[in-house]
Amino acid sequence: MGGTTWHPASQGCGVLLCSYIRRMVIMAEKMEVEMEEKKVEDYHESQLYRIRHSAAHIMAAAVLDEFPDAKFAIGPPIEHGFYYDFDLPRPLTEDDLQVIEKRMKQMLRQNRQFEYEEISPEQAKELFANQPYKLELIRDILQGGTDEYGEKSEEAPKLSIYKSGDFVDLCRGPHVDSSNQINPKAVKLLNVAGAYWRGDADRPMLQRIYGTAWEKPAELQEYIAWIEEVKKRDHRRLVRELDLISFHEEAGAGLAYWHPRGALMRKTIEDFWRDRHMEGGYDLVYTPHIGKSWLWETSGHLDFYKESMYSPMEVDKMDYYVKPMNCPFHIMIYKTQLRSYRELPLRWAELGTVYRFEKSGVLHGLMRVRGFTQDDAHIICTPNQIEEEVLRVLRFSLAMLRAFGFESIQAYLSTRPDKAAGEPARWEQAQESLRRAIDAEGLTYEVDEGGGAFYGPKIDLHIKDALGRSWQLTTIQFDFNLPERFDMTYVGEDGAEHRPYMVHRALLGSIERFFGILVEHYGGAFPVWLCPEQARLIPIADRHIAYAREVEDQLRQAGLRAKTDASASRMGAKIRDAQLMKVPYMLVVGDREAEEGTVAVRLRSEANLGAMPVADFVARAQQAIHDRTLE
RNA sequence: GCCGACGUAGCUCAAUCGGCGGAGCAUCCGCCUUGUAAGCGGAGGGAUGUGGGUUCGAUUCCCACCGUCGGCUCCA
Repeated sequence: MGGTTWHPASQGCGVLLCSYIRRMVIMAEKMEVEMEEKKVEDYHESQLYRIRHSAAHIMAAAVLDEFPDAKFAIGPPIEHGFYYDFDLPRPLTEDDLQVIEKRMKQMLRQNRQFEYEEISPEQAKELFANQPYKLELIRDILQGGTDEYGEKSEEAPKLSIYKSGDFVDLCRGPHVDSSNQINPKAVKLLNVAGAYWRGDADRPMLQRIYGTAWEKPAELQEYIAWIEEVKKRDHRRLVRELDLISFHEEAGAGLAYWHPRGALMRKTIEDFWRDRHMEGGYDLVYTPHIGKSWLWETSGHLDFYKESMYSPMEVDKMDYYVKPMNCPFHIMIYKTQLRSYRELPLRWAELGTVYRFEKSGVLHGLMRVRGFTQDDAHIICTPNQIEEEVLRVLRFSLAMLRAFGFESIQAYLSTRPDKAAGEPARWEQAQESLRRAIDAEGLTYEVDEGGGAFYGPKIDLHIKDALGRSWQLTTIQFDFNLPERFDMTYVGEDGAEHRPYMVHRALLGSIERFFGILVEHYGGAFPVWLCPEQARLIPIADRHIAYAREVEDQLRQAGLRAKTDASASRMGAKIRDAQLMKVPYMLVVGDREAEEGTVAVRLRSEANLGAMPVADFVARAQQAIHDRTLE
């Protein structure tokens, strides 16, 4: 094994970061440190948690002032703030939010005490007689079911309330002692959104107000700046501005169109992916986009996945379905021959484009689409190959993610749910192999007991982007179901037929979503190797265009993606255009450069490197490409 | 799918109370021949998302649909 660390030089982001990227990395690190600290002291025990929880109560009090008939649901602290769900007689507007925020801040200044009190079930029911949601919570708490946060409560049922001013809420706390511990200048209401009571689509739709609260006003400002940066990096804006991808409502929601620049990046990603797979012992396959109902009946998708599949199309009086997954097709290839244990493991990879019906409300740029390309592969092996295959695929995944600049990786192991297909012994073996692989790679991980799919345990890998947000990319997933359904077998040493193990895995998830994450991670300023245009020749006057084209040609011969800006604009405008397109190298050529056979190199970080021979520039750029750095 | 908001030129946004839809950028055409983030001038560009309704008259008010956004839900 081994050989899965590609280009060790590509550690971190390099030194010549654009200033704003550097700022954001620092901020993300800071937030990460903040998160780590929170973990250490336990966010739930922290003062910040009390502040947010208490701010939620005060907000509810302010809402009650505006809407005396308001019904209250729950109002917990969350990652960067808090929310509270209400049932109100009319929809809230932006103006309402401002009024509520103002009222809330007045209340915060009133030095309201938060007083804890335990009450009897009878008192509780009387106190909240007009609050149906609270009554439901009381009932559930008494039944030892779920608590205010919808989490399972194991403690003996105990009801408590918190009073602040004349506002009383069913709550287990903790809270600040007094509202003067909350700085009104560090509190802000953010937005209103719909939310189902207890997240259940069959229950009433409530109005949720999101707010944020911090210990110091400066932290609030920092958080607002972070939100601004998130907006600035929104891939939906950037893919348009950088002329990478578009969507067309007339032609269908959730379907991405790759423009030449985006397509070039995609090709770069896919070429890299294929090359690494070939090196890594995978074989490539291609399979059709549609399949007859037999295939989906056999796989079981028509039973349990139909709501995500598009309606069938009739061909020769038979139903054909567009594929939502590639696995059944790979299995068809497997079954073309009698397989021997000697040819296992088989590792078949495909950039397979699938279509899944997603409800209109969940579509979101490239992150959630209706047609996408999975970087899929299936590993088919014998029981005693499991251990090595799992470790191998995990290492491969980590190398892949790191190659794209994601260094912070967290693993999640999901184990056998109550209802599961396949023999428990196989589950056990599979889970252990996953666990040992994670340990062998020294990853920290969390276990989601019973969180696996019914057909097998899995490892998910989440990365953290430059803004400190985490995204699930890789999934490595055992399947004990499909080999049974398709009756996959191999002939063992003993001459008898055996059932192989099958592992699905996608490393990047889908090319579309991964691309969106890359765009946001780098804010559109990609590492040089991924840039659709790596260098732009900027002739100062028209008489320099010929030399610029000559250099452009040399760069192309050297394998660089270069273009000449022969527009009528002035140099300053050309530089501005190139900056906005985040081209890493701007090569200014005028009389001096043409004379000396050089290029004046400007980086998008705004560093001006001065003139250098073309060959020197090529060497520099090739180094950056090889190292996969930003420059 | 559900709740709410939104939809005006390729992009970002104007348009008073329901009274002849504008600007900047971009595009095109000229002039300028430029040394590190926007040179100057001119022109073209719109069924105001789609379909109905109210009205003498609808970008504006009402309804439905499509799409987008903030969430919820779902996620083999």
